[in-house]
Amino acid sequence: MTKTSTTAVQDKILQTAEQLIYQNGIHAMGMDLLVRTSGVARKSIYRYYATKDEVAVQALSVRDQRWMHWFRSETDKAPTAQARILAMFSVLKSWFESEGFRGCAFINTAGEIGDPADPVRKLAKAHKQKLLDYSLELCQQLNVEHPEILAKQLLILIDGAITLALVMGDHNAADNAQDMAQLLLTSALKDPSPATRSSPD
Amino acid sequence: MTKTSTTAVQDKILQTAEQLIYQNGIHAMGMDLLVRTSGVARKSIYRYYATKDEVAVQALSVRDQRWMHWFRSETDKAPTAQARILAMFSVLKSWFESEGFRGCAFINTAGEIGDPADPVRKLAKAHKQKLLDYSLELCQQLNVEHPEILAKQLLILIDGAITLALVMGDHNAADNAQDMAQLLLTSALKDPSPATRSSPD
DNA sequence: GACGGGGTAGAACGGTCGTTCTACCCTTTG
DNA sequence: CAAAGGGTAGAACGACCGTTCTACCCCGTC
Repeated sequence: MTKTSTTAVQDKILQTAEQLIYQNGIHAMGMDLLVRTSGVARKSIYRYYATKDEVAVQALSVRDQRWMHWFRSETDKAPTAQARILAMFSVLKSWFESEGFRGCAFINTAGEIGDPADPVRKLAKAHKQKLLDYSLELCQQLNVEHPEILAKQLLILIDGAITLALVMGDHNAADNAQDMAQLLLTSALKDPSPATRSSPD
Repeated sequence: MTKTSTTAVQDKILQTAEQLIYQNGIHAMGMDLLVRTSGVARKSIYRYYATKDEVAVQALSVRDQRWMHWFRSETDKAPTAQARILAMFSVLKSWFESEGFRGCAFINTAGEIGDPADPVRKLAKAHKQKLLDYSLELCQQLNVEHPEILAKQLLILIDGAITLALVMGDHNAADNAQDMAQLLLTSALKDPSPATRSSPD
């Protein structure tokens, strides 16, 4: 959709930028470091991107698409909607345990950038919205009364687990979140009117 | 405990630094800006703190203590342990709606600083541990089988709600988290062996 | 009343930042 | 063969970074 065709040099730039940003944050990605790490000349970078912030936005955009595709394709391996909802947390756990895990790049940048109107902040919000949409997509396949509420609750569990995995280094947070998801499901599927308030937004 | 007596000038430095860090992140707090905003002379800052990082650590330490005290005292207003657990999320919601809310300063810095051995990262971990301890303290007053598991699940709900409030600007996430907490409580109090796995750590 | 400590104001250092520029190299193509 | 475009290497710019330094002020205390 937004996927514009990129040359090999652009790929190298964005790939390196993404890694640098993910490991140490946006501020830590200096142009000097990007040049040295990517092996791409300064002038080539500025040929495609007018400014450093533009590089950052594009790099994070690439990550957004790649991560979402990975997450969906992994969880979609489960047979049923209910199984997929629970599978999300198994997938998260394997992510937590993967090498170089540094939390969610978008939560991180949201913490780093104060201005909510910053392009990078908007990207972060859009990323979480995609995740919420996917969660809702799964919930709507279930016979529950308020799929939107359930979807948002699952997103809270996801982000809570990610945060604990980053800050405390607790990979098992994925299991604890999965248990809560299971409880949510049994409650919502059994009970015709569960103990969740319907907010009028 | 760790509370060392501070002069009025030190208070001014740390208070200003804390605010600058909270609003725009650690990297955005320049010494120049700190001098200009606090009204304290450069030399006075370096009299008490050897380096900028030391200022940051001290400022965040102050915030840690102040926030924890505020959170505890607010939730402790509720009469029973169960009510206090639920009250945590009402307190969170009032925080989300307060002016200048910028998420959890410690989650933010954990996202900003890559090195887990950095003093500021250790502070973030310690902060969440305090919150977990408090949660456990409340859970232990309940007649549940695995208070540690419940406590950690509550922490996931707390951090998930904070993250959604920051990234999506969704203050109602506190309500959704509270509903889940209620469900956890009724499940844990009713059921002698709930659907939570006991991890052997 | 001299002294010293804690304070302010601000210049100055070396380093790094994002950005621009010059100079050269290859490869394609008319 | 000449021209042009995409690439590399790296110097250079002004701005800002954290840090140090000088110079002066104020105010208690021997």
